[in-house]
Amino acid sequence: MKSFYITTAIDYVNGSPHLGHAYEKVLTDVIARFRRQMGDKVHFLTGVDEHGQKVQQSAKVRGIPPQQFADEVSAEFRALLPKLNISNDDFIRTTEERHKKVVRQVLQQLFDKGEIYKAEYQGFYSARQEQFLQEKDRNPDGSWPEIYGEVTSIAESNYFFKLRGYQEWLVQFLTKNENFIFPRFRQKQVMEFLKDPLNDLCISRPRERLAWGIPLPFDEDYVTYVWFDALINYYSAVADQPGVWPAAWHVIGKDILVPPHAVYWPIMLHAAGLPLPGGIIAHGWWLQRGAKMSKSLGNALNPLDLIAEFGADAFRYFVIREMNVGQDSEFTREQFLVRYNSELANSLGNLVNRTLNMTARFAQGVIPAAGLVEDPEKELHALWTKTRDEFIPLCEGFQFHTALEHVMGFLTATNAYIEKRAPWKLGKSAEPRDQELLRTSLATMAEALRLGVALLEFVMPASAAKINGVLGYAPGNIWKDELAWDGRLTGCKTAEALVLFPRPQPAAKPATPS
RNA sequence: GCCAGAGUAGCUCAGUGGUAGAGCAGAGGACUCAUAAGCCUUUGGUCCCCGGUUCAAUCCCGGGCUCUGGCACCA
Repeated sequence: MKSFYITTAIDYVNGSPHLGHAYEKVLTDVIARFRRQMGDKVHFLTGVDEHGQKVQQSAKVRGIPPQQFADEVSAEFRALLPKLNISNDDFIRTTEERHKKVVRQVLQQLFDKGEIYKAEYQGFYSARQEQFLQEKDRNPDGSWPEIYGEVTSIAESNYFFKLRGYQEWLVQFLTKNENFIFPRFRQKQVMEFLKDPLNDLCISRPRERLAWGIPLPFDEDYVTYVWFDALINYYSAVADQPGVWPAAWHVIGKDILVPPHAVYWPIMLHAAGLPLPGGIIAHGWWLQRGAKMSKSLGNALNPLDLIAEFGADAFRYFVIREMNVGQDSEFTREQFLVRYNSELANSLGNLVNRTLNMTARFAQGVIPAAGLVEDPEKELHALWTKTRDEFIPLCEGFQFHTALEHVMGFLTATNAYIEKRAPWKLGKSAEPRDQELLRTSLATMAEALRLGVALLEFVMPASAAKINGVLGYAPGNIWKDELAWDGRLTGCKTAEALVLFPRPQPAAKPATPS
């Protein structure tokens, strides 16, 4: 069995989870579930980043220890996972001993190799904000903004990691592995970034300035800062599990691609003599009217509200159906409702409902065998074959939105097939041929529904289980075996009709100016 | 400023060197198993602008405009 290790970024616990966090979990989960059904041995990691200055400050404001603060916010992130039906195998917190141990090991190893050195750093420091400032933090007239208070030029000794020496190696690596970063155009941005010389990376903070971190193993007066702490989680979580590392993919937001994941991380691994991951998927942002969704803009839409209202599957379906992985997308309640109503309620939900109704009414709730294969059946069979054959390559290329579009096309064709056969008319006829056609059409629509659902399962696992249940069907363990059009539903006893995706409101008629 | 991505029907987007497509929304129709759902038909477009190459450009080249993102030891 092929090993497939996949990770999300770890979330920084200085704020509550929002839509972007939820999307990244769902996207990674969809990939993980897809690989599992393809037969891979999947290991799926997510987690939280708990160290650092902001956590220390926030805890101080609340008058509680940083660990307690981290515990509280981490619990929020962790609670999100079951609500989204995320199938992660592990959850890592950077304050866990297993993580700290590996971080210190890697640091010590690099220090022993001479990859880390101590040097004096000269910069402008804001005592009020407890941070060094950049040139770009200045006002246009050269002064420092009021929020920084008094700014002084000070010198501080810190430890640096020798990034610069690996720049040429990284350029060559990326040139040879042109699919390392998905989508491909982002890799070009990395190459562009690497045209300028790299500076070595400052990886420490004096403990008196930042106590909430992992002490350097070779100098306990310092803690390691940000990237050696955060990035190593991907490795530390599985360091004691042979055969898992390297990761197949790291799924991250585009904001942390360059430089941390595309530059620091490969170089850190290479310098430490560890294998590199298969690649990095950088997804886009959810926007509202073109602006990034964020709390400060007051436009943050709480995904938990939508999940509570419509269920995890509807949320999962929307984000995967709507967003082309790597690009940005709009997220509004209106757009969510359009997809929900037209695709989940009207196309899929109604198909489930009418199939169950007709099977109950015209076949006493037992799915009959298909006796005939004429043009309408042949056309639907052919569309199924096409849909199925295109589906897997699309998913392998992360084109989930297109894959789902095709599945919807197949469900629409199934609805059209039902209109063509009109079982409600056949049911009124006693002619043997009409009765045969009735059985055939009932069997065909049920089979088409079963197959369509098999393709939706990794996006909407709960709904898929429910639909299989009301069809009286229990899928086997091997997903690919489920994709054959055959008569396996014959004799299955269906449940009473149900409304799977209730419409929240009657179709709104927008006022049309006359 | 530099680099990257993008500008196509009301909306979201696909697409090709030969005067453009899908879904949704809108309009009309026949039906009734069904969640006022489903099905059939259908109205919408100077394919950002200006030049150039070509028999022919929305798609190729040059210039311009607009939007979005990145530009390091700040998540």
